[in-house]
Amino acid sequence: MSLREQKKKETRDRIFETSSRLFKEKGFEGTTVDEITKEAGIAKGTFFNYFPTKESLLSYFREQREEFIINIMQDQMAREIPVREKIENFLIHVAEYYEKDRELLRLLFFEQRRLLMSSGHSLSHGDHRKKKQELFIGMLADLTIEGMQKGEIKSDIDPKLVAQTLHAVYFHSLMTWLHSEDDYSFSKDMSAKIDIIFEGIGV
Amino acid sequence: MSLREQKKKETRDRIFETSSRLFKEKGFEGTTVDEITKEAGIAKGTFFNYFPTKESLLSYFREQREEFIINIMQDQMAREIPVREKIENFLIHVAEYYEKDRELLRLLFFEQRRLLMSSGHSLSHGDHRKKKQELFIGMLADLTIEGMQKGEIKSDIDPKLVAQTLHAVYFHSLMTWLHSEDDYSFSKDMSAKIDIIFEGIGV
Amino acid sequence: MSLREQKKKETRDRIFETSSRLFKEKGFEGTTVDEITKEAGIAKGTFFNYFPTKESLLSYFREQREEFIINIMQDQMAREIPVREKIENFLIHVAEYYEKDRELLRLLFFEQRRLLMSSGHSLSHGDHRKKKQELFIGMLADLTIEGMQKGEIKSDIDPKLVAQTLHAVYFHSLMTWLHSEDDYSFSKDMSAKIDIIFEGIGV
Amino acid sequence: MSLREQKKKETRDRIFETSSRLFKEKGFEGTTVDEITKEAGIAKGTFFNYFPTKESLLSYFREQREEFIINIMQDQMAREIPVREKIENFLIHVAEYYEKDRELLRLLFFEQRRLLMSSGHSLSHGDHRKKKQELFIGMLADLTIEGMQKGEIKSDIDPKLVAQTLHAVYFHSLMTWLHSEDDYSFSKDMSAKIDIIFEGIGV
DNA sequence: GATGAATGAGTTTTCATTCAT
DNA sequence: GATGAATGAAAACTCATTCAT
Repeated sequence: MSLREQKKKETRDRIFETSSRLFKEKGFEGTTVDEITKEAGIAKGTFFNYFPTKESLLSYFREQREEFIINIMQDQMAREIPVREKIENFLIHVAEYYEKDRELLRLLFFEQRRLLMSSGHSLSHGDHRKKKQELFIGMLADLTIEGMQKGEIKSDIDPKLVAQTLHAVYFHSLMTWLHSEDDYSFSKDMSAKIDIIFEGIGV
Repeated sequence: MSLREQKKKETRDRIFETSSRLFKEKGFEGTTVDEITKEAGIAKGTFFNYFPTKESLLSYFREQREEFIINIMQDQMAREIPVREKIENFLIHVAEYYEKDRELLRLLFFEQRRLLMSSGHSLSHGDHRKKKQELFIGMLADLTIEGMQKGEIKSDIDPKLVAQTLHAVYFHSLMTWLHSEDDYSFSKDMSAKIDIIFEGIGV
Repeated sequence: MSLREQKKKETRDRIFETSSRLFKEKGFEGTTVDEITKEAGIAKGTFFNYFPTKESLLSYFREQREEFIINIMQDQMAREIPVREKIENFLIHVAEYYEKDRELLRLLFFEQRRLLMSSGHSLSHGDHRKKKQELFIGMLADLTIEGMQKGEIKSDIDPKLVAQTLHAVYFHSLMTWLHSEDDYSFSKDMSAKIDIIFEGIGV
Repeated sequence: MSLREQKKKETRDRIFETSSRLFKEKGFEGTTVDEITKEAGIAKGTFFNYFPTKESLLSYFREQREEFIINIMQDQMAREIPVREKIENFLIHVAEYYEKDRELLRLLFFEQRRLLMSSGHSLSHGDHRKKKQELFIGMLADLTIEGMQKGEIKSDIDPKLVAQTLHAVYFHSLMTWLHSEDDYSFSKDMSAKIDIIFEGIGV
């Protein structure tokens, strides 16, 4: 039924949003299923009708985030602008997306490994992370190749190495920002560093 | 005296090594004090005679690691070679040190934030991380300035930005390697990327 | 609903009664939650569904006792008999109530201070004890004033001092009885002493 | 040896005084043997050379206190003054002695029962308490009889009942003072109440 | 007689998950 | 499909006491 489906979605969303909020406030292990259900206004058992385990919430978070990022990537790739701008735009848009939710991102980033470690999922986790990072770097590599073809980037370097270096700068800015308590803009911080990659520091 | 001291050191070391091993195998939370003591062949209480809490083991790990790194830094800075080599040597030596113990490093890196989060040490933790990173980047900045003075590095860039970008590449390589299950050399991976920083990718 | 509620009450009561019994037999600290649940035929976790901590049982005991005493007080005050009888009746009824459960009373009396000391509640504890004793003495003072107005008690003494002296005798009998292992009647013991207060011992 | 004996006594005293202080500050169970020995500047094992168990310290405290009280009693009984003054003096002197060390007294009073309960000494403890209280009341009874013979106290009452009532007032004042956090004089509080006993409250 | 490292039983509390209603 | 009472494994940490040196 449409009505029934409607209600189910509502409940699922309420669980999800309540969890998000509580996880941000108190961390994953610091939040109990009991709290989640109480704040979401449902019975404890109901939680397990929607998510088989507490951990499964994290997978759900991750999926949503990745879907979002891939969309951003594809949007940028389709545009008709210089490659350097594409790259910068892409990285900056991802950064801006992250800026909206630093706490949850911290959680996902730092919690994931430990959680998956203890459940013996290490294989699928490694696979997953690698796949995700490869996707990210792969797209940067594609842009790099595009840049080489258009004469915007030196063509005597391995494009993958370039992509990795760009990712390094993005990733470093991200990590520094996640670890910091200061309230500065992650996306702006990253921009200046990308310039160095393009210009080089050697004389 | 000497005999007692001897035995004490032995016990402490046995606890430390057993912990290291078990943490690598099963993670910090996945390892119980009970297991550690059983494997170390001591009584449970004895553990707490040496380390006031289970967590205090992590501090001990960290201290040891940091001490080691600072020594490496200083050694490199004193040498009489081109700055680019100094930078590369320094980063590569740190990388080589890390290569010896990937699992434990993973643990320390990913576990730290959550642990300190829950103990309310967030301030001192932030302070600590920042101090450590600032030290690392500070030394890279010093080398950069030295390079500018010797005409080995472009002098129209902010040395701190350069240092951060170098650190980004080092850090990215480290993180990628920590996340990866593959058995490749972190130090070699990093080298090529540092070249890109020196040469730039723009035409 | 009714069935569930029923069962819940039964469980709560079973925990409470088992605790009472074990506390009387072995003291508060001498009784473990494990024992309580085992004897009550429930799982250990279930205990904490009903009482948040082991200590909270003591509060529960205390509340029940105080409620009971206040009722006794009010009953006696409303009667139309000589004040001396009211006072004696009131104290005797309280005494009789206590006689039913000497062991638990001992526990509550001697355990309380130490427990609250360690939980840092000293303020609220002092407040609580004082309030309770003031209530008790306050009612005795009211009766004394009533007796003065009716010409049954000398009116040149401070009623509060009288009330305190009466309370002293009640309290002394109670404490002596609590400390004693003999099986005598606390209420009767007290009666004779109250007479002395009324008659005086000077010639 | 005199020197050896000297040192032994010193160590015993240091343990005793350190214990006193710590017990006052943190309670009996809140103080560990480790703390005591550390503050006393001796090794942990040494403690057990002087006191067979931690609990045995309490017995030692109690013995010292009782010895002191008995001396006070006997001093007062020998004087040539009205009986009423003797009684008041005696009680007031005991009160003054207690005033010097409220915290430790609290400890001894509230801790004793529980501790002895758990060690199965209940018999000897009951015996002991009774003996002590009987001694106290017995001396008050002796003074009462003396008063009756000298025509200072009504002779148609049971002297033991009189003694108990006096003890009640003393004891009540003591208990109220022990439970209170206020800094008033226990001995003065008691005086006024003894007057009521001598005068009576009936018209 | 002093030392202090080793012992290990003992305790409270937490919480994800299950399942009868 | 919702409920929430029951479950019980799990885990860190304490501390009086012992005993080899």
